[in-house]
Amino acid sequence: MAYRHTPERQARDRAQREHVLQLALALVVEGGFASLTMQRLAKAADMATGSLYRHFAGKGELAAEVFCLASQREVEALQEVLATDGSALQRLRAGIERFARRAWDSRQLAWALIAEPVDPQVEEQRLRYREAYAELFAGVLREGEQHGEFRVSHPHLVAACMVGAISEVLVGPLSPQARAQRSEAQVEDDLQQVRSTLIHFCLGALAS
Amino acid sequence: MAYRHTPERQARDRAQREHVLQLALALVVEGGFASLTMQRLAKAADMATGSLYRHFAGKGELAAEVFCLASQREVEALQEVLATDGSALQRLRAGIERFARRAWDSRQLAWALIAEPVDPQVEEQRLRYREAYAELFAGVLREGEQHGEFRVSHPHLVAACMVGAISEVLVGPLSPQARAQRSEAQVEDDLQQVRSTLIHFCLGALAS
DNA sequence: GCAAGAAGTGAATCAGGATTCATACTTTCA
DNA sequence: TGAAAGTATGAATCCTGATTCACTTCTTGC
Repeated sequence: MAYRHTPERQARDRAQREHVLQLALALVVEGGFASLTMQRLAKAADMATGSLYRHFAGKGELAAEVFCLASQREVEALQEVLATDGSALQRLRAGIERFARRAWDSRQLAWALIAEPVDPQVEEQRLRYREAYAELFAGVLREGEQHGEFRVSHPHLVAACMVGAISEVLVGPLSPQARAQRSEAQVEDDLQQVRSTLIHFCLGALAS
Repeated sequence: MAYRHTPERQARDRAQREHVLQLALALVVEGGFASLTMQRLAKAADMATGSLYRHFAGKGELAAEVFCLASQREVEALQEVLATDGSALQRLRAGIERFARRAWDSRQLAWALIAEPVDPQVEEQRLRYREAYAELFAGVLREGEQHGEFRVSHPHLVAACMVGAISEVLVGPLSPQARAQRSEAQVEDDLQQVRSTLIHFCLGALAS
């Protein structure tokens, strides 16, 4: 009879897990999933590689959690703008702009979330979250339809189109190669063009 | 004074290389890039793994070539419909339909080309080809604009949006998981919905 | 037919990370 | 304080394929 799981220890454990997760996220923000290795993470957290396994069953689970952590924020940011007052069209517009803006402002992370080659467990989360973004847009599309703002026959598919269009138009400029070639000033210009194109393209079909 | 590179030998070499490439493509068509390994390919080609290296500098180069081989076909198919007579709008419509149809008809391959996690050398080609599809659409967009059919401020970006929308709306249903869950009949229905949604979505903005 | 030079072979090796585990250290509590 | 039980360590091991290379087998041109 010795050493029970005291509340303090449990709390410390949870805190440490959280801490590790944050550090892992920092690595991904910095260099994408490619730079998230167990050794590097352990070093960053100043612990032994083996200790990581007390908190996570394996690399895949860890990476998937990091992905979710980052994506959840994006979902929430999107949710926030989509839930404001205003017509469905206005809100969609604001949503698209927010999405693009956020991606543009943390390009390495956006690229990691949208397009970096990742292992299957992470890819699975990617699909889930793309679905989640689409569902948010779909919700607003349905509302707009109910209020007679426009007609959409398959909100869910239209929403997927939106997510695809947004991602694709961002991926080119976001990719590490592309980023290496353009100046900061050009990049800001690019965003403006991308933004207005996206708005026209995604919402144009609804107007008609 | 012995063993020169006779024309016959060179021809045989080229033929063998071509043959290996086709077998590699077959593996990818069958099970995606994940199932393209040097050992498996060697076995399929009935040769030693080492011999593959006489034709290809390494796995990456080989995989990239396979990707190009498959993608080139798609580009050509798209080019073909986009080059027919008719208004730009009609041709765009036909292009989108062809793209979706082809993807639907060889789902494993389409998924491998569009969304499967692949190594960097292949990812690079992926970007190039997405660019190529976009350029084809952009060409037609410019023609339509010249003929006064519609206005587009950034044909290249709009084209990227189209490619993104098409890919995304296909990726969901194309992914191995999704495919495992739906019947053949459902799948044909899905295609119809996807197709009409894509047409509306991609061309709707142009009409206005 | 034969020697020189290619091409083919495939088991062994390498590479790069994830994962394990014997060992050492901490915490708990009677 | 000390025994019991948990936690931390990190070098060693494993894993999965790609890649190599010493050796064998063909081709060619005389």
